[in-house]
Amino acid sequence: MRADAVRNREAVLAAADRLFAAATDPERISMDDVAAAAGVGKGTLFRHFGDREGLVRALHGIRGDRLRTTLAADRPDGPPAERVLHLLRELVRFKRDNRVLTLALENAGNGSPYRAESYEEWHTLLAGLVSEARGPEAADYLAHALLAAVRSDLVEHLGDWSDERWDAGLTALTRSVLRDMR
Amino acid sequence: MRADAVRNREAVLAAADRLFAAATDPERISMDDVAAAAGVGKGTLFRHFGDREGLVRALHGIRGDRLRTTLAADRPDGPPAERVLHLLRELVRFKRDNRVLTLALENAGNGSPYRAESYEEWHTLLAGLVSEARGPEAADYLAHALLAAVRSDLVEHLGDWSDERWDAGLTALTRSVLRDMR
DNA sequence: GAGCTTAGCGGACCGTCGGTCCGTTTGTGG
DNA sequence: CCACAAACGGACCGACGGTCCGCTAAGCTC
Repeated sequence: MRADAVRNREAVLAAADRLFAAATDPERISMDDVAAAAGVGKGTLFRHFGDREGLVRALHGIRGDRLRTTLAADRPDGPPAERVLHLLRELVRFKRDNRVLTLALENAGNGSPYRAESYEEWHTLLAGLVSEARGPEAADYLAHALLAAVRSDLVEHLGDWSDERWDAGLTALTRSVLRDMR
Repeated sequence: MRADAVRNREAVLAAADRLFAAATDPERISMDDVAAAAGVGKGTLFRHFGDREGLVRALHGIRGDRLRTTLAADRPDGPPAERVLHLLRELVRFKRDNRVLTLALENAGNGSPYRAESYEEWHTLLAGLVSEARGPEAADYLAHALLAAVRSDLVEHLGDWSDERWDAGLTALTRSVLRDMR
């Protein structure tokens, strides 16, 4: 990979990250804006990331790594319910901290949330925990339901909820769903 | 209201309904398409419905009325859990029957699912039932979570699930969440 | 039924956006 | 240092949502 290519790629990511962090509405950030902010031509932008979604995915991937790191760092070893609750809490925190970016990712249209690489990952993890807690029956769907309960636009809709309120909600949901009822 | 205005409004709704019913991707239906299919000028289209979202909302409203009627017709009088399950089942059925239209409504961007008039309605109803079943604590959030579990793009994502599989999932979720744990 | 008023019409037009194309520049291996 | 390909960048394109305004005809008045 040529040196300038690397440099430009980095510049684009940095600029885009800055723009998404500062914006209030993902749709207000055009690809031209990103290119301009990165001091790069539009062609370069599209050659590196394919299309808008590609760029957003790349950004999300980077931020997501930090989340995964955080999560790996202090993973609670308690019962499944505790681990699920912990994960959901972190997901909500992540989506609040990266509002515009996650909105851009999950609202790109055409079932976009489900096309993110990370979705599969969280879903598998959750399904396992659910299964561990209450048996395999419907664990798959319940994992989807849990993830749906922390979707970025719901987080957005409940914008001004305090941490406590979120916590109460997530706790109630998790405990309910993960309670063994076999 | 002038006669031709009424006629045109009707023509647009009919044409749009037809188009949405036939399409596989909401984004492939442009406002020009709708106007052309209705045999009407674009200006007329926008004067009647304001913008794209207005049109989709109008359509959804009409279809939604049928759903409400269905729901009012055979409402089960059992315990809250049964009533919630019934509602969720019907919502899923509705979203499968009106795939493209509900996708258009819920994917219009900017938290669109939460801006539909009907959302508030279902949420209030569910929150009441949840509260009745397990007390007011977090009932609000749990109702949101239940609705998130039947969001149109999740339904879409799980596209080929059989009725039985959906039923198992919804049953598990509903029973879990509505179980009194006070 | 004629005439007048105005609600309603329609389609040319506009700005924006995602994405492409291609002539030009620039990094790099030999 | 040269040659050549890789990378660049911005003019360009087609599509789309939405607006504007000159024209049409609906419907009221007398």
